[in-house]
Amino acid sequence: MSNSLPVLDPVRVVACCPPLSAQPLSAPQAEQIAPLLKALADPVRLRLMSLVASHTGGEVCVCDLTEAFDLTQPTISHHLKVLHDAGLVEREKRGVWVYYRPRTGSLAGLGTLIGCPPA
Amino acid sequence: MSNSLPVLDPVRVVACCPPLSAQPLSAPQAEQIAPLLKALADPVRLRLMSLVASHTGGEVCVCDLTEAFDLTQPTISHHLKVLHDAGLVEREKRGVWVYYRPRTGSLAGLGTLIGCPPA
DNA sequence: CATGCATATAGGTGCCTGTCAATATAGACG
DNA sequence: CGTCTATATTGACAGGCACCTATATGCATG
Repeated sequence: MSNSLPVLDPVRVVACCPPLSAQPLSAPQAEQIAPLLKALADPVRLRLMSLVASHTGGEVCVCDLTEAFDLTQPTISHHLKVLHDAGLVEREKRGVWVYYRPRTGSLAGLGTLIGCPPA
Repeated sequence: MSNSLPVLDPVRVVACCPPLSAQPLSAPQAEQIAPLLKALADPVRLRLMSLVASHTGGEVCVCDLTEAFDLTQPTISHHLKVLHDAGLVEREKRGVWVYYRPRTGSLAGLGTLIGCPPA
């Protein structure tokens, strides 16, 4: 059971759509985008995503992430899996440690879709 | 029971935070922002928000919204309430009809927070 | 090989949520 | 006032989700 099937590529999913306020989203588009937002729509996962995305070096070790929360290790692992299954982060195992990186452009694409301030 | 208590002002909530990838989000910040994403993290509500935000004239009548979905009227009403409680849309009743408008800047703020492509 | 450490998976539990049918509210109009 | 129309509320139910404990996996090292 590979848990790493690339369910959706958020970059591609989002790139196909103009901003929400430009024109009505089609039902199929909404069905593809909503899961990405759902993956972010949890305080813990939002902080995890922010920690991963803002970390200098472009990656974070899981061991550093678990320490940042008052939650059990399996719970953090679960949330990371949700972010990974949504295509928002990449995993790389090196030795005993696992490192997470933001998927390039996934957040930027979502930001553009939701709407950015006038250029 | 007024359902219209301004739970959170998304514009203010989001304006206080730099983009996710700029620095780690604090726990309290994440707790405030996650509900906004949650409100959008449903295919129906995402389309509703897009319909409201993209409509020429700046507002949409509920009667036009219910027709766009294969769902019962109470279900649409429920979803609109969720968007309203999150502070993403405004309501105005005129006669028998109710019109919804996007809250100015709420989507733009969220977009900036999530991350926009490099200027 | 045995032990230890880092991470993931499995399974269970209580709460949240999307949907519907039924009903309420409230404005317009004869 | 009675009726019709537009929208909201209520209550119920099925499915989903966040969290935990317990266990598995997999790498490293003595």
